[in-house]
Amino acid sequence: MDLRTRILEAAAKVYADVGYRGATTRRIAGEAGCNELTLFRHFGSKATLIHDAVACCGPESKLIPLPETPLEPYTEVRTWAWLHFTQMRQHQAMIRTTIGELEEHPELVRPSDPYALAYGQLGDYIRKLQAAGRAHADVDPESASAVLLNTLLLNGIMRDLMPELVPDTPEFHVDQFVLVFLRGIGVTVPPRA
Amino acid sequence: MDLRTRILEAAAKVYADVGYRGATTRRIAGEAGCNELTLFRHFGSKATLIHDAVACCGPESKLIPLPETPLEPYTEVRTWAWLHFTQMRQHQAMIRTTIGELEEHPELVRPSDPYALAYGQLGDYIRKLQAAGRAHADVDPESASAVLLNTLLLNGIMRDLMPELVPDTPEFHVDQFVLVFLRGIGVTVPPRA
DNA sequence: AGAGCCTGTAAGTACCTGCTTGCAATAAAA
DNA sequence: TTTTATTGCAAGCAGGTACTTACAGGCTCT
Repeated sequence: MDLRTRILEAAAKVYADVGYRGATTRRIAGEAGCNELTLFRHFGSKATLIHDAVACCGPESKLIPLPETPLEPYTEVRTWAWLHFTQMRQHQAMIRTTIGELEEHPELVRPSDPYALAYGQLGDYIRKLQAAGRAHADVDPESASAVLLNTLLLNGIMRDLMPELVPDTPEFHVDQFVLVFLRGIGVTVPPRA
Repeated sequence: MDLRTRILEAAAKVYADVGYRGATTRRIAGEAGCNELTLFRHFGSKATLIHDAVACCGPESKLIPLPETPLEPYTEVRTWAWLHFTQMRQHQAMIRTTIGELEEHPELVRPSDPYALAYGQLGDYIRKLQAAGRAHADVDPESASAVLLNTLLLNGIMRDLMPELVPDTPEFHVDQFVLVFLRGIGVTVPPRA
């Protein structure tokens, strides 16, 4: 693999593990298996290195599609939520670190982050359900969207670190979250056992 | 005020602002308005100082009461959620930092943290609603509890830092969250405008 | 007035931090 | 073959880190 991208991935991993201050140039060089000096030759400073690293190795901004016109809300939202949840868990360390450093390093969060898009995406979907008379008209689509996405995100980034607080399987939890969410906005979901 | 508690509060504030590594003893001493040496005379090391600081200046573990027997779920859950939300916002900086440092410093999170208790508390409340036939029996109380609390927590700790993502007022959001949550578990809530 | 305690000042330890300089080795491009 | 670009190695810089030692002043209690 290209040395430059190897450095970027190493920087992203170390940053995700120990944060901006903990990600020393020596440690990143060790993780990348190269000389510390090479970092500065490629990126000039630690700041631009880490900036580039989280920009290119963070959660992908590839949009997860949600149907244009809702047909079967339960299965549609469920698979969409599951894909998001999986992506959140894959980047959980970086998400946690970024939350912790958001106040000091707000520039590390890109305005086009996939989560910002996802909120609007689900909000639009809810609006279409309301227009079709399949969801209560008195719920705010953005707020309801936050209910599902906040629940998924926090569960996804905390479950591995606090297993006693999050005992059940990811599949079960996502199922339950989607169930409560859909009923919450007025979509009738077939009852189960 | 007692110098010792002044130091503890200063340490908690600096830690909440810049994290464990950023909270240098010099900076804490400056914030407390005392000599750096005094920190070591009182606490011996930076580690025990910060540990004591977050233990005594973190979110209070005073339980916010939720009625033993549910009578008016909407108003009861709403005021309970609002009190929790207010507490979360008050400690938002420390919560964010702790999330970011949880992997490196898991000892900073006490098992008796108020949030751990809140999850169980709301779970029990839901169980009682189910037993009384006022909530769907097929939703898992713990999962549903997480839906409301995760939503509140993430909204509370992010709204001030990403105002473009969280445009509405806290009151409106909490209202909407409780509305969606209660309908989600099967509690009928009077419709509004 | 004297004893004990708490605090501040000054200086210094050993180590880590981002970053730089000088020079040699290698390998592809001309 | 010569040139050029990329990398590694060794050493070092100035500043910050947690933490220590030694000494002096002020406070309360007896």
